[in-house]
Amino acid sequence: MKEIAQSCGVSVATVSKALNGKEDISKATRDRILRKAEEMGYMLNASARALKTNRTYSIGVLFIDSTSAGLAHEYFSEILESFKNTAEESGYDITFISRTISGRPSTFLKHCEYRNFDGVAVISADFADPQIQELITSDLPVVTIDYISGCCPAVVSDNARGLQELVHYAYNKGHRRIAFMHGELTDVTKERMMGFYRACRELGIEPDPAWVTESLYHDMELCAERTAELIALDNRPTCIIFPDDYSYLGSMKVLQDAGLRVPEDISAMGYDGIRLARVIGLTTYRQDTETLGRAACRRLIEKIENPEAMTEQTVVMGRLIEGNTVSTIKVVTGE
Amino acid sequence: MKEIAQSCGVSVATVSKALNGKEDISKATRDRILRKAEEMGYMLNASARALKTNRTYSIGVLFIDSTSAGLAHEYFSEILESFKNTAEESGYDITFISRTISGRPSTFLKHCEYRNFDGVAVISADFADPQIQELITSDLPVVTIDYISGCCPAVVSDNARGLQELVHYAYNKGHRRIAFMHGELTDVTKERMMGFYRACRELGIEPDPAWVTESLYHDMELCAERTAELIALDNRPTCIIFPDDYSYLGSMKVLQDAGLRVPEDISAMGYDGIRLARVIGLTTYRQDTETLGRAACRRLIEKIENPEAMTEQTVVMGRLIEGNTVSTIKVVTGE
DNA sequence: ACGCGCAACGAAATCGATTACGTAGTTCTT
DNA sequence: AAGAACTACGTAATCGATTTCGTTGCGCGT
Repeated sequence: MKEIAQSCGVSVATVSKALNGKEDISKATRDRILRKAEEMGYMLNASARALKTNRTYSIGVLFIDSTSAGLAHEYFSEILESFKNTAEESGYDITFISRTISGRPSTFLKHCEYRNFDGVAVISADFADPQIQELITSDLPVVTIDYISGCCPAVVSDNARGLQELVHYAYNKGHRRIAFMHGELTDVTKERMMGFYRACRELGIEPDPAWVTESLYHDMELCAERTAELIALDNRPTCIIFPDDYSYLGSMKVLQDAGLRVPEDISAMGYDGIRLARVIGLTTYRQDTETLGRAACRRLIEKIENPEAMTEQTVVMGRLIEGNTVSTIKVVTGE
Repeated sequence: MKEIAQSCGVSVATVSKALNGKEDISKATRDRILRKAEEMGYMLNASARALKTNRTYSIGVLFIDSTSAGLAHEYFSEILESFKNTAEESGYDITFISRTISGRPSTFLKHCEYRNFDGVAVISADFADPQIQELITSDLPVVTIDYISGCCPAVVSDNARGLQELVHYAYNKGHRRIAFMHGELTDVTKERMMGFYRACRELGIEPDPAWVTESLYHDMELCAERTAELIALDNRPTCIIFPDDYSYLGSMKVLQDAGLRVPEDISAMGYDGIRLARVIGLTTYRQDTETLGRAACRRLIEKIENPEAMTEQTVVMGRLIEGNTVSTIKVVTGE
């Protein structure tokens, strides 16, 4: 900037104003400065600007996953991708949050303070972790995804409704013995269980407790085990709702080995609606990751630009995707 | 820092030295300062430090994917995850590179200069893009993954060997009519084709040109089409190598509809070795994403800390994973 | 001719840290 | 005891931009 100032015969202050499009400058000199800056290949310095303005235009993203898979879940990576694109449009860059500062151990919050993030998004994390609690209850603008903390804006998927729709769908196809294999007991899972039981009540069916079983999200091996248990039951369910699309894949071999064809002998439904599900024709409930990521980013930026704003929460609707893994059963009246 | 200095009765310079563990300070005052800093909840400011030292300890990552899937490929997200972890250990944070600066369009290179990244990693990108060429030929330390540019260190998977191994494996199982459906013609693909043809030469088999066909990576629909074409051939291959594990999934339905069982009627092999492949028992070649990400990060940091260093290239070996999708065929001697 | 208002620009402080260099005090030499 | 050699610390410049608060010059009304 100094060089530009010299070679244009003005002060650095003037250059700064020209570059930032302030009013306080004549069109002639502005053009001169901009042209000069261009031809000198000038690039302003984010650190200096941040130091002075106390704004970095960068957002920290926390993407810790207890199952170690990290970014590997399509659900999360899709949300991240959408979040990233939205942030980009609004002029923010995104950086991963870690527990380290220049190589030595620290806390999430310290790391954010060190980097001066304007805001923070927390996704899919282990919200029981005290460090995460410290982070989301801090003064920084924070948005949480799939978790409602009360103290910061949250964006959540319509988990209860999702399960409700799946159950209704199966019911309408004639199913009465519907099993629900759920993931580990997170808030998301609890929502889904609520949806499941609510739908059952609405429809007047009572699930055998043995049909509601716990697995882990994205754990194909465990899901295979649970599936084996389910189909070994005397009152075997006619339809299984799996924790997610991936899990269903884990069960496929088990079903096949047991001589059960899908959907002729047993029906199956997934959750998430990853690309794969569409290809193999799995009936599932698609979570709208694109909207989730975008909404989360919007909420966060609102919070950044207006910290006093209400900390509302946003529910993003998904939709059922009909495949061919649920059969139509004739309902025997009077049963 | 000023506050600490005041309340400890020393100058800010002394505080800085204490905080950075310089020698030029007595143990007594250092301890006093560190204790004070701790109790005041002091956190040093990355922007100020960066401004002064010209080092940000952050790396830019370029993850553009022509197929729009972005992070959604397990292969890429695994590499990213590993890269991220390695960077973290070494004290670097990672930020996504975009084409925008504070919301207005720009170039990748400009964005990196603006953010003062210490280095840049380019993965899976469309290397034909002039902006990417500009970036990797710039003065910044750059590492490329799965692409060899000559001007910067590169980390690549052993694509040629991977295909070679797959062909040998099939051959040893008795297969002589081996088809290779490859992805779009990138450098990676060319390597794989080389490996394929080399293996055929080594083994003295000559693939029908119709067996070598082009699809797209991760495009299940297109793969399904290509598969249909392959199995409609008069001299149908006995084994198909698919562009990747995902693609194989796309073909499953086609094979099934044609009444072809895997592996009894036709054999199949994938590429990548994603989790899913292991579960469904697909024989495939696993790329070592963990090592790829780690090696890339290491190379980059070496380059950052010693820009004059040789720009070597690193090849990361994968390994064949035996599933149950390749049958054993009795070889008719004299054929 | 005088004063007023406005447009255009500059001087200098500021953000928070780092560091070359200077200085005072202490210990060691011979 | 005088100078050398350290030790421990402070001064002040510096990084690159932003911003406040002037100042200057000019046109215009009366």
